[in-house]
This record gives sequence, structure tokens and C-alpha cells, in this order.
Amino acid sequence: MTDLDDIDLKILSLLQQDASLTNKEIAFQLHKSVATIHDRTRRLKEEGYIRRVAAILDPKKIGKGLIAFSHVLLNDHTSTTLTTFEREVIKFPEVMECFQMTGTFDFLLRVATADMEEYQRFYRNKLANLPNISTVQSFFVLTEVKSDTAYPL
Amino acid sequence: MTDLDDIDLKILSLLQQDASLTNKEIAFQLHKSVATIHDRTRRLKEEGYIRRVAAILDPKKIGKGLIAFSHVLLNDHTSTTLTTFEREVIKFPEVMECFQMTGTFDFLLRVATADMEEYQRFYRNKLANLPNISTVQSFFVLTEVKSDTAYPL
DNA sequence: AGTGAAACTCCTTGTTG
DNA sequence: CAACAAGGAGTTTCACT
Repeated sequence: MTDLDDIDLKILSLLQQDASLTNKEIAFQLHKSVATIHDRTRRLKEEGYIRRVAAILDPKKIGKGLIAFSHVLLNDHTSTTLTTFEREVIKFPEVMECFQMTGTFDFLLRVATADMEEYQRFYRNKLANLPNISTVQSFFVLTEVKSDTAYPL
Repeated sequence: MTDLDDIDLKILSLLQQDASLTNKEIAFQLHKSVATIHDRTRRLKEEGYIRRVAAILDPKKIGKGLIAFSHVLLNDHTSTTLTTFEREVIKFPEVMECFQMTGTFDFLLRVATADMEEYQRFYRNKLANLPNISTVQSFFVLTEVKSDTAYPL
């Protein structure tokens, strides 16, 4: 599965935490040359280990202080119903993440809005209008205890 | 709340999608000078709009193919119980995110593991051993329909 | 705030061992 | 994989508007 050695993992680990590190700084920390770090990071991007580099914003500061996790259940599970839902739901900019799930509901959505009023508008005018929605159960974030994008390595 | 003008929002929007864009490229797109973009991005970081810049990895390629969302309910909700849980749960590297929630459970966890066996180990040896855990309900990701870190702007 | 220019650093490539 | 060199590119600062 993974043909990553210890150096690769350490590079990924550092870049997950802070992708603005220069090759020079990484080379210094790992006791390797800049050329080595350069070669390896290029390979890690080319081979898809690194999907992208993103600026992570503070939701409250940019006026998206209400994060909701919504459980969506569909009426049926035909291929058409599922793909139609998926194709439409990813178009909503409020939906940051959408996962098909095992268990008692079909999809889990992470929805970012300014406040409850905006969430209600999203729910009534967008989400609930999609075809074949059976139920939507929404849970809201009170406080962020831990918020990381880094996988354990 | 936000004293961000149109240029700031466009810069944030671009950097959310791809933080490896150079100031030159952003300057060209927004018809501004490189120095202007440089000043504004520095300010956006200093003032906390940009929390950090992160490499987003492919979970499957790095051997963390099983993502679970776990609903945790505690026995009581005294200040001590809550803070003890929070202080301990953030120490687990498998827990990428932890939110205190409104509604029928107390915390929502995003847990990244290699497979069901590793999740079971995490659950039995780590999560379930924390004090005052009442119930844990786990939901597993079948497929990633949308996976973004960008907020709507 | 925004700009152009200068100085500096880093990236990138190639060569060599 | 490391060391080195060299040109191009990007960043950073500053005086001026």
C-alpha cells in the first residue's frame, strides 16, 4: 500500500502541520540536504500523497460561525437516487464535506453558515428541496475542542 | 465582525483552494501589484483570518482509509467531567477533530484509522477508557462525496 | 492603501561524486 | 542521496504617492 520510508513520513508530518515550511527548514530538521527534500516533496505531490495545499481559515472571523453536521436519509437507494443527490448536494457552497455512511442514515454533511437563520434558509430552500430526501437531522457545533487536518502518521 | 473588503475576500478564496499560488499569480488575477497582495496576506495571517497553511493528504494513500464519526455521550456534565474529557481526547492522534455539540449527544469526533481492527483498538484501549463515558455511537465513511476545507465566502 | 524597484532568499535544474 | 553551482523566480522591505 504505502511505499513511504521514514523520511517521507516525517516530511508529510511536517507539511501537514505547516506547509509554508521551506525545503531548507525541513532539510535542517531532518538532517538531510535541500535537494533530497526537494526531490521527495515533488514525488509526494506527483504520486498523490499530497492532494493540495490549502489555507485554513478561522470560521468565526470570516463570518461562518455556525457549523452543522447533518444526517440525511433518502427515500430509496437506487443508483439514480443516490447519484442525483450526490451530484446536486456538492454544488452547494455551504456543504464543505459530504460522506456516504454506513448505518442508520445515508449521508453526513458538514455545513458552514453564518448563523441559525442562514442555516434555516439553506435547509428550506436548498437541502430539503432535493428529490427523495426522507429525513434530515441537524446537529450544531457549540465549541471547537480540536480542529486539525493532519492524519496520524 | 469582518472588516474585510472585496480584495481580501478574493485573496482568501483563492488561498483556500490553493495556498501554493504565488503573490505574482494572485496579483495578476486581481489586477493589483505584488506588494499589495503581499501586505494583505501578511495582515490576514497576523490578524488570524488565516489560521495556518496545511498540506492535505490522501487518507487512503497514507494508510488511513477508515474515517469514523463518533457520537460521545458523557455520564454527567459537570465542568470537571467536560474539561477532563476534552483534555484527554485531544491527545489521541487518531482524533482529528472534536466538537462539543448541541442535541442528543455531547461530542462529535472525527477519527482516522487504517481499518476496522485499528478502530476497535482505538475504541477499546483509548476512547472507552476515558472517565465518565456513557455511550459511544460510531458511524463509518463508505465514500467521500465531497471533501473540502474551504468555507463559502 | 497602493506601487515600483532593490536586496535577499528560495526554488529548480544540472553536474558530480 | 549529498554537495555544489548558477539562473530564474519569489519574497520582503522601503521610499514615494
